[in-house]
Amino acid sequence: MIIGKESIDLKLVLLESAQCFRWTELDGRFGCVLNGNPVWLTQTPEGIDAEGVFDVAVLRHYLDLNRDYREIAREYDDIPLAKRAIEMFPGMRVLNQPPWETLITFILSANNNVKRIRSLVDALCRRFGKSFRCDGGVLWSFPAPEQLADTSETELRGMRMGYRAPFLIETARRIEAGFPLTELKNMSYNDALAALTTLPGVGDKVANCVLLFGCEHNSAFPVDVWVDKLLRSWFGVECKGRAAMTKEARRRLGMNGGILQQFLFHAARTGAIEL
DNA sequence: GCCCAGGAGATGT
DNA sequence: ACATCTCATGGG
Repeated sequence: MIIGKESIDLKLVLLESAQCFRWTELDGRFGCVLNGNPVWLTQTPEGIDAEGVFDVAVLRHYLDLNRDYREIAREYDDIPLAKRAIEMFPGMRVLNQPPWETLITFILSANNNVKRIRSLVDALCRRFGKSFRCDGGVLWSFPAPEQLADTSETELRGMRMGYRAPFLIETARRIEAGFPLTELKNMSYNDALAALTTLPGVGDKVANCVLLFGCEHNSAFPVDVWVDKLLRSWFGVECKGRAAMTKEARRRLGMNGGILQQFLFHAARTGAIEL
């Protein structure tokens, strides 16, 4: 059924935008297991078509279809570079992912490239997730905290997780021990950031990614190598460390700075804008 | 071989 | 508080 006619480029957002590393493409359809249910999405002239088991409201929220991105662009009328970046990718959306998946996948993202992050996430799901067969394709759910908490560093290193292996296990154990993952979205940005950065493998950058992509903190502003270069060359920001860059970018770019950040990141990473 | 990728943690000053 | 090193891995 059609779940929306809003502007969204599924391939761009689900496969190429580097905010989510879980979706697979199979002859024009995009599949993933969300909330334990397999879903296939297709881009059609009538809108976004969804098949499988899903709740329309939940799916629309996941895809961030309820947000007016033209309104966000308008907030940056006085910052032409920002406005231009948003208007450059009309199909881009900032997903609202489950915090647990966002946390683990971005721990894996540290000092890593998108292709390999996707491959590592896929390996985790195939090893620890549940399989769903539908229409010739097989989809895998994301492992539960308990499953990562109970595995061994040796096994994860054998799956090429490298030095991030102990981070995954220890963080999973912290979640099992009661870390308030689902409360982060109700906490202040500063409190949520402070809580997240107590987790092993979670520094300032990864924490901002979790807050932005998994906790609806739209002011969270991850600064990676690309955004760092872009902030310096476009905006003339002169800060020493990445945490200081985040603080300055948040001060300048406001409550929806994180949404903007996704557009800036994509523009920089794909070379759409010269740095 | 070297450098890089949506960095973080440990150590030294 | 800040700079520097090391940590796996695969691709260019």
